[in-house]
Amino acid sequence: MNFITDAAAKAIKHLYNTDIAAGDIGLQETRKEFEGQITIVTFPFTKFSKKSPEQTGHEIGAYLQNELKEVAGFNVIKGFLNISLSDDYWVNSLYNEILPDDFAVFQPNGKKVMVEYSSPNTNKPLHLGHVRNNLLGYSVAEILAAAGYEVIKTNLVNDRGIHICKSMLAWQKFGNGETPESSGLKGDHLVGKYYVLFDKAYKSQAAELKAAGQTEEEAKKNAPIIREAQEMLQKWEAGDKEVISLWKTMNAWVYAGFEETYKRLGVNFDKFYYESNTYLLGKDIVDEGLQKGVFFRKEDNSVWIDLTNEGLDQKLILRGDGTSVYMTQDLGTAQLKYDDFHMDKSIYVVGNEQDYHFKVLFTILKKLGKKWAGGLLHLSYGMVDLPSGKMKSREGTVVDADDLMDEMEQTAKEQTEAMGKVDGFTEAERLELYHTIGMGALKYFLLKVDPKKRLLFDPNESVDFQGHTGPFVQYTHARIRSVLSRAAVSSISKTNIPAKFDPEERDVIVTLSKFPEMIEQAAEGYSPAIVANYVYELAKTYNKFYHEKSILQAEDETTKQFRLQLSIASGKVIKKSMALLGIEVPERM
RNA sequence: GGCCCCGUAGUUCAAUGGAUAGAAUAGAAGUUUCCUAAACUUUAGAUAUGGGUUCGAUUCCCGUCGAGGCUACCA
Repeated sequence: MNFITDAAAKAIKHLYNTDIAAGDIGLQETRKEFEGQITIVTFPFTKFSKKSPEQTGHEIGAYLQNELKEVAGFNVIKGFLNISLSDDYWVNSLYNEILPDDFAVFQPNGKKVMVEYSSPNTNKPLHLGHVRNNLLGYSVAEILAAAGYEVIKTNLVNDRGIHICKSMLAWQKFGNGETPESSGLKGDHLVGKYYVLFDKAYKSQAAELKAAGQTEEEAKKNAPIIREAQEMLQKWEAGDKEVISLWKTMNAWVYAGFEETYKRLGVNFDKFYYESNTYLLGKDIVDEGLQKGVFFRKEDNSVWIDLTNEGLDQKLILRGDGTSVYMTQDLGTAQLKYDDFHMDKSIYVVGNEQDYHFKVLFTILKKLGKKWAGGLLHLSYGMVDLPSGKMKSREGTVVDADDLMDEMEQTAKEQTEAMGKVDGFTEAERLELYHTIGMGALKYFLLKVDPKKRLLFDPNESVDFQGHTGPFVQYTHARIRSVLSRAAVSSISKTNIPAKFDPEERDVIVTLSKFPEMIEQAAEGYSPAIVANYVYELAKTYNKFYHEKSILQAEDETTKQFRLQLSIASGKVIKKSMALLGIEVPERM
């Protein structure tokens, strides 16, 4: 649609002798009740046209119609210039944009982007919050790839630290040598079980000490089990053989569990980073910062940066005893990632509770003069809350990812069977279908919401399968497939397509033609929600169209051709956009 | 206290500063001779509040109220 804004800018230059950037001219879809497909709002131009909005619209419209063969006509209502594009234009966009195999895939733009997401802790299984993170990260990576970037998906695994020791210690104490094999539990769930057990034991010990007269703070510090965990962490850092061996064993259990969950979710990674390898990084950056005078040292030898000029606080970079903090490590890891890949952009998919941390991180890197720091972006998303409040792994009040996926598939099974949809299916086909539908419902449910908004999830109300949902879109696609197979057409040749479009169908085609723009827009804003909401609108339009046409004009030859054409186009858009979101589309359901 | 984010139908979500604020669910009433009713049709229902900016504000700015987050020598 750039050609319209370009021409409109020229029109304004020609008519009113005013320079205006084509990008500043807003296009929007014409509302259904008016004639035309594309609308330019002319109110802003009246400042320099010195004419009424209507007259300005007429003048620009006449210019466009005269200059552009694609513009078939226009009408003006108040400050709205509604443009009708020619049938040729729509036919061409069908051939040139939608039917080619590389539909909605942009040429490589030569830029590299890293998307870091998931970033689990190895002391507990994944929960619903991680699911949102994983789906956002994965779909953003796919959207960027479709928009022409070379994408590197990374996962920074938090595999060390006091919380890992807690699970390990509890397993040593209460585990009796339990393994995933002996217990039949998935590895990550087994380890998570001991993390919860630790917390229980810790709480009861702290309560005892408190009853014995200690303050709450003292009790929390002095509980024997937390001391033991701290000792274990020190042993780990010292490379103690026994501790390291236990750590490796339990982490291996967790990784096996994660792999299963990732696979089921349909996400993957190109590169793993482990904090056990990166937690000592960043000290050279501290030296660099001190040398450049960006950081300063306090009397107790700790290192700080003063960001009060940026509206932030003073922030600790290195402890007085020379050990790292979170920030030290992240500074080092950022440098490591850049050295490994030299990417133009790097996106961190991390919850909004860490907004402050990333603001500080990016500011520091810029102050250090890292030229790549400008490409860093925190894709911040809202927490997933339950009606009862925040999820807490320690207290076991979480919606577990594996359980959730089980439930989704179970619901898909029940509803599908109740509708008698799978009578001719083999057992394997059924299972695959339940998985596709269940996961489609879950993914769509999480992705259609603006990432930055907090998301409320009620476990007692199952995720909808009807209405504005993944299964609805999947169903639309399946129905289109069905049309195509009955018509025995797998592709469409130019001669089959009538040159004329009925206005009603044209409305649909207008929508279709916008899809590549949507991808660019989504890539720019890193928002799967844009793609998701769009494809739903499309599916709905198709359904309405299908009902009206099939009932009223089933025998009309022209209409059949339109329908077929529309089916191919919308089936393609739906399939493509679902793929971008990481949602599978079934051939039939 | 300081900083950040968010307040839209009963509920869950939409709306680059543009036309009559859209959907879906839940509610009410209908539609299976049709390429598959996971669908379709009809109906009722919302911008927290007070100012400001402008041709025009859900959107931008300021205040108030409300919810959440951050404000660790945890990660």
